[in-house]
Amino acid sequence: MKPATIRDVARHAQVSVASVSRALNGSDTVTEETRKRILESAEALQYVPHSGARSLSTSKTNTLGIILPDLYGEFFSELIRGMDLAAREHGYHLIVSSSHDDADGAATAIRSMRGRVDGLFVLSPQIDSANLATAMAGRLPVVLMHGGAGESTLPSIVVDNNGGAHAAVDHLLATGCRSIAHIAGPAGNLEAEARLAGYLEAMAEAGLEPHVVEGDFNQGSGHASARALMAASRRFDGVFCGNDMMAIGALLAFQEAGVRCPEDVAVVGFDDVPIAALVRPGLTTLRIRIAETGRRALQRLVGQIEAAQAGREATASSSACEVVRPELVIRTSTRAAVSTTRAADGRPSGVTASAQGENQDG
Amino acid sequence: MKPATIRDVARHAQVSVASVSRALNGSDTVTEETRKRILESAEALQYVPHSGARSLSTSKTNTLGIILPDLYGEFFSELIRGMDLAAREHGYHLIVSSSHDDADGAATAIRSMRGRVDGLFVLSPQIDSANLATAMAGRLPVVLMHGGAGESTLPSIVVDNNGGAHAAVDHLLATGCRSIAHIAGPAGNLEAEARLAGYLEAMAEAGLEPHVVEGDFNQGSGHASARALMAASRRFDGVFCGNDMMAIGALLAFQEAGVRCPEDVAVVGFDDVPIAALVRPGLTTLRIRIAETGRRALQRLVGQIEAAQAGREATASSSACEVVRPELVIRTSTRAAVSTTRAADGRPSGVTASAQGENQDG
DNA sequence: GTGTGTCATGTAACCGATTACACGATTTGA
DNA sequence: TCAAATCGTGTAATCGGTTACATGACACAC
Repeated sequence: MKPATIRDVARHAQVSVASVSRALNGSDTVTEETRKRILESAEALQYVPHSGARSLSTSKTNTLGIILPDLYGEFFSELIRGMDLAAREHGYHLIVSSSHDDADGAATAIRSMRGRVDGLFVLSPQIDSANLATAMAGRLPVVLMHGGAGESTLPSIVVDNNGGAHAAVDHLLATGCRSIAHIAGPAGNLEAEARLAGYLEAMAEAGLEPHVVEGDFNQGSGHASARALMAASRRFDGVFCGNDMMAIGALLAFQEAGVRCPEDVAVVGFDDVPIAALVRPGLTTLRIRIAETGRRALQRLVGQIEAAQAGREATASSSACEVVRPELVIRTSTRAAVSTTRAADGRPSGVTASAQGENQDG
Repeated sequence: MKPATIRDVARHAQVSVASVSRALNGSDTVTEETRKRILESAEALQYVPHSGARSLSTSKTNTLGIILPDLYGEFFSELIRGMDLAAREHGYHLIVSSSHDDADGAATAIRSMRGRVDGLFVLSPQIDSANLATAMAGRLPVVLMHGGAGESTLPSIVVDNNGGAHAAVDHLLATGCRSIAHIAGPAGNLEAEARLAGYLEAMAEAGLEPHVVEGDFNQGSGHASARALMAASRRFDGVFCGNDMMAIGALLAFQEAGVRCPEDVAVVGFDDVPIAALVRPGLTTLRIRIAETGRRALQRLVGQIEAAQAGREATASSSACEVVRPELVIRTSTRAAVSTTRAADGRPSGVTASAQGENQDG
């Protein structure tokens, strides 16, 4: 039995298709009485509007696409959560396409979404803007959400990786560290590179010699890099890691080697993944409010779409790059700030002291 | 500038719309030469077929929907990953709708997807089948993926929570535990209830007295429940937790209380979330191959859709319930099997010994 | 040369919604 | 009392594809 169409409903309610359409959508002008009859008929026939037909005549799909890279389990499910909640409020659906580990794959995914979405989120830390522009040539509204997107002229939301790295180094300095090493993320990953750059700048500002070993954002490489640091002749009393997973690997390596944290070496991560609060010592890190960021990104994109509909050109604000500032979460993998600064200037703004026993959804 | 339509392409290539359609889709019968000309025109005009129009005439959307509950960050991103990869192979897109914490919300989400998807995955540990059937009354192909779905007549893929719980208890018994407690998940959650039931059965089979405290699947409740266990007069030498997060909370509580694991108390979790391999001691748990399960679910749904298209009725196999068996992963939160069994019968099938330093994507 | 079969291509109906416009009924104002 | 405005409803064009069927070209056989 084929699904009911708007004509079936019209016949059943003894009205025209126009009235049915009006009754079901915005209530242009339909008598309360006929509307009631139509709704009853629709209910009786279990009528569901055909979204394809609708999008054909309105040239709107009420659907947004998300292009995701391959990595980062927790990060993305949280992001999608935030986006989806906001999307529902605005009457949009979300199409995801995940696991694009290279620019080509992402470009293909973008193409395959053209024609079925009203707008697109692109999270692809590797894709270069030129490539993207090519894939996009259809004037689909887009919001970029990958590191370094600020350089592009497209609207974007980015994490202030550089500033976060600064904050990490500053915190280590404030707690008395003087020889701070950095376990960097993979070369070519824009997020990793921004964090590295922030580290180098902060060290330079402090007049300290930087000390970098490379990792790949995985826990195993954090472990290996920490061992490499210990094996080297150079002393260090603090480590800033490119992300939390590497920091956790480093914590384990120190623990195995009998190096105490934070007494001998203080450790700072980046991202505040749920595990960070659960390991011992609790990992001091930079928190990104992921779901909220997703929500903001969605509102941004919807704003663009509506502007485009209204025929307006992109306004200055809509093409701007919005920055999400990570927030330092102090746990026990770093010491308390040394006494000289503690009394005088208090905590820098945006800093959260986090208890050991905090809960995380399972 | 409006996007090009098939008629624009036809005009540009000096052929009819039918030829364009044929050239772009299955190659019914078009001269190699005209096909080439058409493809060039399409390229030149940056033609993208309007998916709405296509789905209107073919009554296919090439899109599948996923209804997700609110919980379980890592679990779902991994599941979607597996599904998405398989979906791309089959030429489908994925629409997600997350964060449905009650049956009503899920039913609403299902309704809002009708008409825009060819099939649906429903993961909603709380939704009851009657409610679902109501929401579904449109004969949309569905695959259920929540605990207890086996009771329904709809096709489903479920985790063998009961069997997994059995395996956990058996493992604890094999390693010498005799007083095994269970920290249960929230009442009303079908997964939690199946795990509890499996625990109770296994204990009864072993002739042991069960000992249950309730948790809510979060890490904090595992911590609290472990403290409650220690405060009670009753002795215990093993704990099977309803999921990994609660197990990790329990591990911390024991550690804080000076109770050694696994020497004093052995702990087993469920799910094998990435953290499980990273905490110390490494958590023995039941692994679910999430991405692979997602892939299988997708193939299942696509099979159903194709069968429905071909006019066939649901075959016996298509409405069956497929079971995913969790796999015991032994880490250091439990002892090695006691010597009497160790030499003789080796490891039970499906058991994986996991090294401490294993990597996880960050 | 005519009939027939094959094959590439074109014509036009259709999918199911939205919506501009038309229409008739009723109300309103002079 | 009649013109104009208002309002609910209907008619039909339209969106952009797909595809059944028609058409016309050409090859081959008789």
